[in-house]
Amino acid sequence: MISREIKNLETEKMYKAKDTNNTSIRLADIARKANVSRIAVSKALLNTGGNNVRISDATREKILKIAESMNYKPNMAARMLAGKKSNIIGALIDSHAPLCLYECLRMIERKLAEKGYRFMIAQQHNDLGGLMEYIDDFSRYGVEGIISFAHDYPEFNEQLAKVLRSKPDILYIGKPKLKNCNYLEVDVSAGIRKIVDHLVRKGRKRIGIFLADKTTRTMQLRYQGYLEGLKTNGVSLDENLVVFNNKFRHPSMENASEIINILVKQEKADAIISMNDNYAAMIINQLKKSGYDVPGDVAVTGFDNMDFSEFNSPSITTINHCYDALAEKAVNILLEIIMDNKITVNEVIKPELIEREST
Amino acid sequence: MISREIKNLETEKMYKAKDTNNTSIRLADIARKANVSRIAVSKALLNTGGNNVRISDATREKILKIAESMNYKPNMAARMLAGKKSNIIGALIDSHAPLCLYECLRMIERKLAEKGYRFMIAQQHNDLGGLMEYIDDFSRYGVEGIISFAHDYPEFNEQLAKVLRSKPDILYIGKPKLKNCNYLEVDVSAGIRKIVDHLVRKGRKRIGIFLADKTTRTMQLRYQGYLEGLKTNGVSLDENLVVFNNKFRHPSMENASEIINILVKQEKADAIISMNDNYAAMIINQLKKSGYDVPGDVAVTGFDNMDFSEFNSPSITTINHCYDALAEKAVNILLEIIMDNKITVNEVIKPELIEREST
DNA sequence: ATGAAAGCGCTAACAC
DNA sequence: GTGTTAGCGCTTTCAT
Repeated sequence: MISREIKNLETEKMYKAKDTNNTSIRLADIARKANVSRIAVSKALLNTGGNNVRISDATREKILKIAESMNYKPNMAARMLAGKKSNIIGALIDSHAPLCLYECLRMIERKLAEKGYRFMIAQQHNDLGGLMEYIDDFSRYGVEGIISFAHDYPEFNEQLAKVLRSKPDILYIGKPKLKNCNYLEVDVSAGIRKIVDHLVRKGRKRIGIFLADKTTRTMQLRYQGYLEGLKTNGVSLDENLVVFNNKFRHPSMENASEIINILVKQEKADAIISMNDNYAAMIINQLKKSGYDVPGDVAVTGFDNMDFSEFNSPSITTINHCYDALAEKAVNILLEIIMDNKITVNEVIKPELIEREST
Repeated sequence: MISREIKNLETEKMYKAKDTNNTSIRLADIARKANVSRIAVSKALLNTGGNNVRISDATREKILKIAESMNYKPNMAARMLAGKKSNIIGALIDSHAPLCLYECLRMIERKLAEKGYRFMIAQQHNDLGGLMEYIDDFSRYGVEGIISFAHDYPEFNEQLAKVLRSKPDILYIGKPKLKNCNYLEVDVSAGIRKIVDHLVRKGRKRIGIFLADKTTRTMQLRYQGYLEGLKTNGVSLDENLVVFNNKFRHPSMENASEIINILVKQEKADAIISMNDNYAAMIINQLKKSGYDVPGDVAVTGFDNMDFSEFNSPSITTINHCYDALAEKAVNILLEIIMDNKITVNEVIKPELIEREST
């Protein structure tokens, strides 16, 4: 009796809703048109409803056809609210990151799309509060997992632990200052070692390097790779060939000149290891303007393998990040973590040396 | 009587739910803890509930404090389901687009974030079906508006109209083959005119141009700008100085050589208008290798103002897209459209010439 | 100023 | 096989 009343009420309201709400087709609309229950439609379209809900092939056919004709689009908010997955993955990016990082993001989006996920991005710069807010925000939207590219700041230490315990799961790209988390890292150190090996092989005796600071991990890894590279090649460290300066973080012609002054003019370096391809190109051009031959007098290496590095003159010897491999692994690992959140994954990708004319 | 029963049932279930569902704090949890109704909480936190819902300052204070302490994060799915905005904006990008486009996307994300919106991206390439599927998908997720960068294909003609009538609203970047839609466009034509003006001013007599095809809009605009530029400068068109070839779509050294062979060696061009900075850099370097002086023998211009264009040697005269202006306008316009969907906006951004050494 | 009740669109458990 | 019912977390209208 009660149920009957409620049902009538419901039906009435449904019709009313249909009239006012001119936007989208609902499951119930299809059910009504197909003259079946909503569960049947749900089952036919999305195979939900548990195992004891079955429908005949004929019914399924009919429902599918009608849904198609009505251009039915399930409402994700409703599905999520009813406990289903959102199929959204989020990315946190440093808004000052070099553009080449977006090459990686683009690939990540592609991989995710293949697996039926949507991709949400958020950017910030050196702001732990902001980072945590974004993570909260992602969680509000039901984001299932996060790929972070925005945590390599000296200031981000164990406070990050607060972030760690949060849902959704996070895969950090580049090891964060944090115990017991999932991360995937490009072995920057190995990249620099390969460069040192290569330069030594080419007969360079005074290999210089410049770095922005000792506090961010990517810089530390470069320095470490440099030291290890020298060591395995039996070259002793000359500290004058290592220049640290925070302002080098942002490439500029002035910086390039300063680096040349110190390393080449003053310290007589015959090779310069640049922290990225932009710097390499600038240094090469400044050297040429100052009458040096590259690689005759000074060899120069880059890092990132940007588009232009291939057609610079001379073309630039550099390290390829293997972003496609990174993207593929990142997506696979993150999805694994989401499925079975007990696992902890720490993986490393070896980048490769690309030999070109600048060495 | 009935309502009483239902209420008891509800309360019981709520507690049960709280025990099983260990994930997130709900509005009701705060209400219970603060010993107020859910509406009061809703009002305090989000100022919802209409005008006839009021709470005392003391109550508000108390609620806010408790929400804070419990780290309450409203569930967007529930809010959306209850009819609120999603605050999500989507972008459609061509997965083969040059990386510099992501510079623009990054800015768009920043602007959107400032206004409290989240950003979802989807990529595809030359696939109208795919494009429409993404739009449907965005709509499933409650995306409020879409910025499209992925519609400039010769194949995408009036079929796009099907897309037009869809919700969410779409702002096209670059005029689509579609009547009566919202678009924002960089005036590529004006950019090329500025280049022609500049080259003529520099005394160039035989200005060559190469283009990929006559069917995509960006190419048509370039060609149009070239013709207009010649006309206003009183230079008559020599069709041999215009080279169309579909394969030029993807920059390569071979293409650069071919272009030099045709335009410089064969047609004796003293200036080459490249379709982007990548090509310009390649052509400059190939010219130098073949013994030409740039800009002495041949001037070369680019388009896009990439990072490296400034420190190439010679640095590259190019056109700056003004992506920041584009991003700002795109966001403002889209949000306007969302608010009042009756408006139709067609705006154009004038790019600027950047004079450097290559001319 | 607060409470009660219904509903957003969908899923799931259970009864028939 | 199909129908019934309750509930996800939130908002809103109406009543008090």
